Amino acid sequence: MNLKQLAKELNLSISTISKALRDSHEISIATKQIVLAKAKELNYQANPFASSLRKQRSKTIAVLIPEIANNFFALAINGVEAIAQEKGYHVLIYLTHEDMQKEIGITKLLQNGRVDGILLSISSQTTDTEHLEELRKNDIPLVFFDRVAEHLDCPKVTTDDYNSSLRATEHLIENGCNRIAFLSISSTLSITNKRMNGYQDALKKNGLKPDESLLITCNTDEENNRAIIKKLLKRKNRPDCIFASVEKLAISTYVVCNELSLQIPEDVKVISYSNLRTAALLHPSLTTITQPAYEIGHEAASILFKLIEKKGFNFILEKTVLKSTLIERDSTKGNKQAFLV
Amino acid sequence: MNLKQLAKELNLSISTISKALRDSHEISIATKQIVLAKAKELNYQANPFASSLRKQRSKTIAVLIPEIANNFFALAINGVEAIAQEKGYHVLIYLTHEDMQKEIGITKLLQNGRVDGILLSISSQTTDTEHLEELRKNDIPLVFFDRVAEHLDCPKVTTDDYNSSLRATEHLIENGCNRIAFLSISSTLSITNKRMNGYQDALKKNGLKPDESLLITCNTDEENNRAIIKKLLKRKNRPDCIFASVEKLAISTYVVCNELSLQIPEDVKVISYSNLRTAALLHPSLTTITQPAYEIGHEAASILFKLIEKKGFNFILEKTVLKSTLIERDSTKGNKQAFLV
DNA sequence: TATACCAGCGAAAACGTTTTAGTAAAATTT
DNA sequence: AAATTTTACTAAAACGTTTTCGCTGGTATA
Repeated sequence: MNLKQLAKELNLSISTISKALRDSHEISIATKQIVLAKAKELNYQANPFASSLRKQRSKTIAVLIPEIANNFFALAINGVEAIAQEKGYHVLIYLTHEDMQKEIGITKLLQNGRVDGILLSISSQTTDTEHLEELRKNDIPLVFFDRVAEHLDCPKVTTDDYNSSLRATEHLIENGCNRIAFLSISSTLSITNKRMNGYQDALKKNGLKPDESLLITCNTDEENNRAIIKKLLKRKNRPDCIFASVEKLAISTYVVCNELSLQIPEDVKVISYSNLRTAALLHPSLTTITQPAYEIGHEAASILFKLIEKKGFNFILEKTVLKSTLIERDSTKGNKQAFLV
Repeated sequence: MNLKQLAKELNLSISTISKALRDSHEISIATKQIVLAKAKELNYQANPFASSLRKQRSKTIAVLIPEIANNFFALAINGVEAIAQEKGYHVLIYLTHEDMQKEIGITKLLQNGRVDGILLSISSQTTDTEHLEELRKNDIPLVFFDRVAEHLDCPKVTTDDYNSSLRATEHLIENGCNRIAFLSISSTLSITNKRMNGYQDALKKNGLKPDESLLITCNTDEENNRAIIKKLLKRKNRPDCIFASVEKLAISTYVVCNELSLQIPEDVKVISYSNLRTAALLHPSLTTITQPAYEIGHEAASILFKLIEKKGFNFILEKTVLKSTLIERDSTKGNKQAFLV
């Protein structure tokens, strides 16, 4: 069923049908009603490719993320979807699997107008941002969320990584930690840097001197990460706390502690950025810095749609910063409190 | 950059360029090389809408699922994405939020050729499948995964719900349970029925008589579910075990047990279908029936692409059944074993 | 009464591809 | 050498919209 057939049915021209369907003032109300009725009856739906081709708009956005089996990103997508649905937009998902080459490949794919805009969270292995600048050059609306490319002038939606990390570290210090190891999955990621800065400044502020050997860079291979963490926890003067800058490293830490029969929080405390729904049910319950993941996705998508709708006004350079919340649980309980339990 | 411009650059016709780019035998090798080189130089990419319009193919599939912040579905998407990427296909994600009306709306949206095929896991609130039959009528390749519409003749990829549930229930009985409550999120879902049948048959097989009052239907409202579970666990002769047919109900059960200070597994045991990565780290560790979620997505997508590629051969009615694995952990430890610990 | 205007519709171009149906020239066959 | 086929290319139609422009008959304006 297309316009031509509808036109024939109704003895009207294609253009009249088209205009009637989009409620043009050029068409009489009577005609519009007839057309609408027939279109409904015959279950007419405009061909999206013809429309997109003609209008140079896809009504589609892309979400480009490192992985999807990840509570944070899944929740973020949820936020994106909510607003996309509201706007009648479609959502394409692309996964980089933390691989820069894949990220490059996908961004190349998206240069041809398939999407009206892109939401992007950078892969941990991405060291070079030429492919992202190319998107900017081609005037494809682009909004970063969570993991951003600092120097690119695109809107960015993040959380208060520095502050939340500083606050979290102070929480650890308050609970008696003075050898806190900081775990990250990449040394180049924006979130790694900001969180590490917060951590380091908290140490300084509290008279603790940062120890380079406690800054541990893991990667995407879980087995390898567990080995790294195990080595860390087997050091003769092992850290008294592990600050995991991403959730999966906290999980690995728990597993390793189990293997080494280390008690959390007595032998080593653990804190993590995390959106784990089961954080409170872990053994012991995990103290988390929880990002408003849904809201991040929602906000990023809102900004993207602003960019899309006011194309040309690409100078929106908002940096939106949402607040994470520190949820104190047993994994960081100080010794004093622990004895009371 | 489009064919017309490329053609002008090279003093060739549009059709020559088009054919050269798709390696047609009608074009000489020399010309092809020139065209390829120029296309690369000028960073030419075919307009996907023009292509789709002309070829009546979108190179896109849709994944329609109840929710995304759900380990099972996130992993399944991962599997889908792997093969889609391999085939050069794009993946649209749509969420029904367990709402039949949304599901209907989305399926209507997908009738207009936007996608070449659909992967679908039915919403728990879906009672009527007319909208799905409509997809079939319009010859849109459709593959169900996990939550299927039993009576529709589409390929279906599921797990051995009946058997795994039977096996799990026997595991519970072996560990001393004889009043096992069965929790579901919907009474109409295919997985609910099959899992419940497995559960019931295991009871009968072992001389336990099924108790209707232990079949609990929850819904999508977590707060409400906790209330239901709390009421269940406060009964004067409360069940000695909770069999959660989906992950989120197990989590709610854990929360409620905490609130009621019920010890798992001593006071009540818990088992659940789940893809929780932290199942082993919970307090106590959760016995799970774990579905091969990634493989389900991967397999469903493979079948979908078979359908797409051999359009017309829509009589592929494969029912693929993958095996879940029972992972015994502490939450179902029998009293005997518990004493040994 | 002549002029301007407007409401309501249709014709046709345009979006960028793919593909069918050619067409010359070259190569091959008879 | 004539007839046929093959090679390498082009012109143009088609996919289904949207949108610009033009047309007609009628109404308002001067």
